[in-house]
Amino acid sequence: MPGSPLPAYNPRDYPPVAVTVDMAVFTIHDDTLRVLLVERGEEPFKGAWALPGGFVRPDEDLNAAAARELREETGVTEEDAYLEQLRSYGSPQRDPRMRVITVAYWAACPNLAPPTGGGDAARADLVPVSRVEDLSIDLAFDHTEILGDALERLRSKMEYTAVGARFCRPRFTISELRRVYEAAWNTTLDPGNFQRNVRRSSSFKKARSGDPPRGHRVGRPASLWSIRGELSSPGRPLATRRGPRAKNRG
Amino acid sequence: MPGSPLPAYNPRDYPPVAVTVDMAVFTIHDDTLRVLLVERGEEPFKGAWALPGGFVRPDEDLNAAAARELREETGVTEEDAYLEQLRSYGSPQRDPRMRVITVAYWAACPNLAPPTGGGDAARADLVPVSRVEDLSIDLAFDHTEILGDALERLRSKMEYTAVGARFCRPRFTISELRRVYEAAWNTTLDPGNFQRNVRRSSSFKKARSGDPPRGHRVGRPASLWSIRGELSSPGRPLATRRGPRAKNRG
DNA sequence: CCAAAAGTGTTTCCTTTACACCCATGC
DNA sequence: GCATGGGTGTAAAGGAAACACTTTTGG
Repeated sequence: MPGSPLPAYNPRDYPPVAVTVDMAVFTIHDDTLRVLLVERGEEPFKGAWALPGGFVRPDEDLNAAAARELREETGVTEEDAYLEQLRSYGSPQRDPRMRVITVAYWAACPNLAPPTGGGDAARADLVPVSRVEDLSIDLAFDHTEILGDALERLRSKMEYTAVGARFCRPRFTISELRRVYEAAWNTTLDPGNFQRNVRRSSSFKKARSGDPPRGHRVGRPASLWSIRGELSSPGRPLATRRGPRAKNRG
Repeated sequence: MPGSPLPAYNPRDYPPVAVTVDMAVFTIHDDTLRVLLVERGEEPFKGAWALPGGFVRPDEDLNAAAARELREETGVTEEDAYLEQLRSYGSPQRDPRMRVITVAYWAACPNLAPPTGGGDAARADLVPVSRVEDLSIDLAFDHTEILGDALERLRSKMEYTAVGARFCRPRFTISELRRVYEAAWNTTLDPGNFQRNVRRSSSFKKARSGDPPRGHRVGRPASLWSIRGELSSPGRPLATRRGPRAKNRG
């Protein structure tokens, strides 16, 4: 029973709608999962932290707008990061100035450098996500909700894909990757089991070691690994996500 | 290193953007997973099949627009169906008339009646999804891609949540639910194991049988079940999705 | 030699799978 | 009784978790 014969709704007769892209850029720094936040320079929410974002240009695909936004905010290009659409948020009251519908994205970036306030540019910082999750930081607009959804997606996607490796440099050791998982899930993982799972997984391949692993200090040197193929493919889990695990080793 | 000091981009200086909701409404009829399609009455793609959709009104939340669209197209209200946002699609060329960004939704509806062309209204039909998946039907715009993404989400979500039960009436038997899974995944499942998994799952509860299961003809009468609580919670899998399984029982 | 991290082996436990079998009803 | 679908039992196979143990390096 298809719809009532409604008088044609013409969007040009109504107030304009703006479409923006808001982005949660994640990175791992100091063994801590962090997100890039910018301080708002104008009302509304002047002075509050917000996710970076901007308008979708008339000629741009949504993914292109997100990639441009990522590049503008971090200097990181699309190839160096993982970028994925999350979902859209469009409550009529989410921006008091006009109707804004935002398409949220999230990104996983290898070791971003902390911005260290570039001077006249808007203040930006890499904030530990725990500070937002425990509500000690309140984000502008509905960005707390967006960040929560992005975190859930990131953590769950790490379970069945190789996306965690996008937080590492192109060549990485298995324990570097393990520390990524431990930071993102806030847990500790058995090194032996994790080792085996990475080696068994079809998502990784051993790299012919040329450059030695940077930052190696003591112990047997680790072999280097890289991502094989597309990381969307859902292989075996590298580890299973649980509640924070008690540390049970020295 | 936050962005270049760009000249403020003002969306009001540019051609308008329209935001629509397009929806894949799934149901199961004749033990076949089907999707509601409407025939386009005007250019572009006049005469082609398309997903139902419409503009988001100025005062509407995205979810509200999707719920309204569902009600207009099927008469089904939000409580009787499962409705979830999929993601947004916004290629600049996806509609030749103007820039249209669409927020895609999908819905799981209990036994919809086939529309049987209501006369003057636009033609609509419940089409087996296999007809789109094997490309014997080509959808308008990018709706083939949207439907593919929606199918992937539906099938994967059925694995860990109780969403499959939303294809059944409020009270259902375990084998009715099993036939839903078999239709959606195009496979056969072991009745005994499926039985056990439903009973073990915390997502279902046995209903005090009042009304006998409709359509029962022969064999031991089945008990009736209903959904317990929110079905987003990811419990044990009711079955694991594999490729089409060989029928191995009479 | 010792410390430390990389990497392997092994045991235990739990889940899944296949399938045999019993139960309750209509005819 | 017997056909039919509902529902339970169970043994074998597979995978995950815990942890002991070996390997390879620097000092």
